[in-house]
Amino acid sequence: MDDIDLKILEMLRKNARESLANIGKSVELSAPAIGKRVKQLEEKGIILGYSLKLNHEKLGIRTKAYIILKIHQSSTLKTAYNQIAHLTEVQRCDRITGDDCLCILAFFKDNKELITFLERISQYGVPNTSILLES
Amino acid sequence: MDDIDLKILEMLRKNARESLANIGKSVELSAPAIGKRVKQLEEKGIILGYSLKLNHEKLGIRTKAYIILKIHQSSTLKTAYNQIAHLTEVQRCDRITGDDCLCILAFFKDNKELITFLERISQYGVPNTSILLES
DNA sequence: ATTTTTAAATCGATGTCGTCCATTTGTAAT
DNA sequence: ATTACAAATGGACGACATCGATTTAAAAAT
Repeated sequence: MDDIDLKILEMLRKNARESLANIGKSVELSAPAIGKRVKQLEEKGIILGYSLKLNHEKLGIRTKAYIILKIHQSSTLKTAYNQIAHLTEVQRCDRITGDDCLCILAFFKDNKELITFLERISQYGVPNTSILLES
Repeated sequence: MDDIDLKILEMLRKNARESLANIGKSVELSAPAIGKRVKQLEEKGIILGYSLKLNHEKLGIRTKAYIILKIHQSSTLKTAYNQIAHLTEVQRCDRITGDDCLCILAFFKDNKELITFLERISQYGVPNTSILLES
């Protein structure tokens, strides 16, 4: 990891489909050199993958919510986490300090979907929901 | 927006550097056809860009925190939002329901950086911090 | 100080990829 | 049936990614 690697990451963060040739021009290195560096960044696990920035509203998302889930004594945090983190609506799921809590960020088409979601996760704990108004 | 577009988005979400030719094979369409569809998805603003999934820990991030910022009466939510959302440490910044609050997700190299950040945003409101333990 | 070793870059070659244009196909409307 | 329009195909061409061989450069060892 040197300054050139950082520059590569910065450029790919801005546009993950940027060509290696173009990146090469910016850092004054040949395309194969960039290719090898990127491959190494992947192998080291620094680059985990390449993804999309989407306009969720245009895909029908009308409700986004943070849900703090206070886990029941009867349930374990780990199982709750594993079950919830992979649900399609969930964008982030983090264990946080304080009481045994999960902080869940999830996107929904409508409020009905949100309610269904809340009912589903209620088996693991008590949800406290905040709707996102502006992002 | 049809099923093919959805499939394209799904494939690019998994790997934004996937070649148009490969996507074409999956949906049984030619590469130029995929190229045009992707371009349209960009022009419609559905695809906002292509980005990186990074392992932040391997880049020196040791502290991640959610910070609920209860905005002062003296400060306006809008100015606070605009100032804070663009700080380098900030990953997400959302206005949420309830009191005049911002929910900030931010990453830090160490706790010292977190403290500096909290001091900086204290001019806009009262921060309430939860550290992320597991993601 | 010289040699050896290693990592990393360049160069040239090759196959793949993305994009352009002209043409074709398919669908909906009159 | 004719027209009109949107979208896909196919071929061509320039750009791109990747491979192997070679060169360069810096660090390690003698």
